[in-house]
Amino acid sequence: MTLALAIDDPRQVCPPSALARAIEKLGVRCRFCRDEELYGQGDEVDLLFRVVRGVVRTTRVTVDGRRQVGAFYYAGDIVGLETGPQHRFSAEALTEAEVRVVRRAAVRAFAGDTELDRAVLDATHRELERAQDHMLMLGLKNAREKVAAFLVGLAQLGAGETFELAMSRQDMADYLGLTIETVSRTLTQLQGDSVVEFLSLRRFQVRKWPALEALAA
Amino acid sequence: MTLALAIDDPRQVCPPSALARAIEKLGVRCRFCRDEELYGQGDEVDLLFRVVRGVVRTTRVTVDGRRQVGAFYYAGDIVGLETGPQHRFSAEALTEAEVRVVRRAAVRAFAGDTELDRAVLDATHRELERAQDHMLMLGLKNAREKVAAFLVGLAQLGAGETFELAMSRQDMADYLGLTIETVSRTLTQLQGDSVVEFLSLRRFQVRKWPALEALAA
DNA sequence: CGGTTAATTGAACGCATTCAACACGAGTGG
DNA sequence: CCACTCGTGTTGAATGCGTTCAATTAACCG
Repeated sequence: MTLALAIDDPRQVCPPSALARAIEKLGVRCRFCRDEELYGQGDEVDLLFRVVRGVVRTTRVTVDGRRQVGAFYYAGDIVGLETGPQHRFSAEALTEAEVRVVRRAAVRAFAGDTELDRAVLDATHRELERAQDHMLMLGLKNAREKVAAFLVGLAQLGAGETFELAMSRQDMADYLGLTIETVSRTLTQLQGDSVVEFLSLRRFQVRKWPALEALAA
Repeated sequence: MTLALAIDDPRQVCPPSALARAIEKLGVRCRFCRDEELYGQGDEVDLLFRVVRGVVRTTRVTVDGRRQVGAFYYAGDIVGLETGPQHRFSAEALTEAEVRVVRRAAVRAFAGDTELDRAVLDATHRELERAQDHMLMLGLKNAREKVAAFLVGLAQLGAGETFELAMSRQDMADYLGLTIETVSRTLTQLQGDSVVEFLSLRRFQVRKWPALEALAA
């Protein structure tokens, strides 16, 4: 069963949780195309998703148009764990994506199932940890450090020599709390210092791991 | 019973949760003096706290000395809900404070108690929401907006005409992702625009609510 | 191929930081 | 009662990082 999980979770961070299994069992397979919304901010909280293939991002836009990307979700990740009656972020497919969808009510029907409750709590805890890390990044790091940390994060998701950027520069910028120009400049700068090398716009490899990780710290 | 809660929770946001009641029943009353640690970052996660009186802050410091304040906790709030085997933030009493402490194991002994599980999940969700709001603030707002939002938050905690700043300028700065000088300058600026007025260093009142809330948005 | 969007680069600006000096208040002791 | 000190907060001037606005280049797709 760890094998089955490893297939759709390249990072293998998530143990085969009861929640994942419940979604697998109760949920429906569903496909979203690029930029399609899983749910919008303000929507009633009703569904729970598990990414099977592709990437999902959560975003929040303010009245005056500023946008913050909350997180990126990859195969195996759970999306839609927000609290409250309505979503505070929206979720969109970054790439074409395949997900498992389940109604919260269906999960709730298993309330009392200690293992499942525990799994939901664990998933929520992971989400909290994610938000806290993001918070630290936004509060403490400068542009170089933000971008470096982001690349390290991407590299940890992937395997092999080269790594993929599933998201646009704009998504990166909105995630990091920078402008697209600053992201771009920082990337060329890192490349100029031979810390990383871009093989194409969306694919890179790391030339100097120690330097990159020192920056990301 | 709502009355009993209202007494030690000025905001009255928390319903009388099963978790709060469990801590009340199982926990020991405990006093901390100013700047004393409830727990340190890296400490084993073992205890759960509920603030009875005073204010608690969580902080994280990086190897190179940068500090981020995670949140401020007031009467009625639960502290120590982090996941993982060890704390990623430390918690200190901001003022002299009184808290209820309970071992996590004691709470866990009630696993299966659906109501309690639910309450822990709710509290964790609130914590997540807090972190997400903080994230948005750090990523999207400029100095004026950050400070304004912070003052609005403080005002919502209090009642009456004047509100108290329990924390130092440094704490504010580290919470907002600014320097102490910028916080100070912004406060004088807001005062110059007659948006707020400081009666003393740690006490203020709002002169123009619409202006303040427009900034905080 | 053009046509369109995404990304990079350049130059000028501005906000927040940095470093330094000064003000204020509380506590202490002459 | 005043002088002194120490911690905390405010103010000033200069710097710099990231933004803004504009122009250019590169990638993508019919």
